[in-house]
Amino acid sequence: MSDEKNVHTFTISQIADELDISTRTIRFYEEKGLIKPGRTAGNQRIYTPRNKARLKLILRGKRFGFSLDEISEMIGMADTDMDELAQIEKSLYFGEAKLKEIQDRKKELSLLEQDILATRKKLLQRFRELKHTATTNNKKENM
Amino acid sequence: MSDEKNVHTFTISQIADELDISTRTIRFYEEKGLIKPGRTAGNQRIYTPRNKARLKLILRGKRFGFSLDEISEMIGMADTDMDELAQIEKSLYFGEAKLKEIQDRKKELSLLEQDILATRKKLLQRFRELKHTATTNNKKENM
DNA sequence: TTTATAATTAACGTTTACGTAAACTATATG
DNA sequence: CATATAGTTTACGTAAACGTTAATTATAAA
Repeated sequence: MSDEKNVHTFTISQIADELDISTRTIRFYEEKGLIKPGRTAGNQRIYTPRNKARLKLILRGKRFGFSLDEISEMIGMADTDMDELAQIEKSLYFGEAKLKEIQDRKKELSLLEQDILATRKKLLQRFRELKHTATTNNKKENM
Repeated sequence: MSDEKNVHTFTISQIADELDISTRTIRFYEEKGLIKPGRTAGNQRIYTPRNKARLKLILRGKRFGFSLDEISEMIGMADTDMDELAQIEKSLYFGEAKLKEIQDRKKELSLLEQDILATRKKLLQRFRELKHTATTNNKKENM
């Protein structure tokens, strides 16, 4: 009994189902160098939990409007040569920048929230005006 | 002296400069029904501060990955017939949904932040390892 | 009033992020 | 082992969100 890859792995469709994306999407991310799953003897992709976590991270970035290019800068290209100092320094540098962006987005998120609340307030105001008019008219009609 | 439109207005390129977008983008948003500026006698677009504010709102939504279609649902189509109860109710309904989304995004934003911080930690770890190795090697070489 | 800028419409082009179909191979199952 | 099911590559298709001419008209400046 060798302990070779004892971690349970997943097929592409298992991942797709779980993350609610298409297999095409997963392969597309691989094409772009964002993930790098292993292969079976028969050349089929196998995903480790680590691969899955990375995909989740990518999807999280997407939900914030980051482009795939930005995301790859953010989390680093597929673990190809993550071992050179220069590469690491670059990633660190980018990470800092992205952290700042996230701070900004947090602020903007609040602004957006305020905008929506303000809009809602106006709408409710208008809504009541209209209802009042309608009520008034109804009363007239009922007299 | 009539008080006709005493508010200072802007040309399309003034708006473009100020909001740092292209005139094409502004016209495109108009095509999609998101804004509805006035026109001069010579058929050129004129933007009121209100129009400008609306554009800012659109851009804010964009920064959060909302599509233009979603944004138009969010802030209501160009003030054409914003006066029917049904329309207002729909907008209110959407507003609530979007507020919830914003709550979710706030949470995810923190998660993304944590991910980046975790990545940074690992990178720094690896960084130090490499530097140590380099130092060790140098010491050997210098002996 | 001429002329340099700026704006308008129309239409085709481009990038991103996948969708979809075809032709083929691997794997699972009765 | 036959065959249904799942996975692979290749390649063309597509929607969204503008970019980029081009041809024409307005407006501002000298």
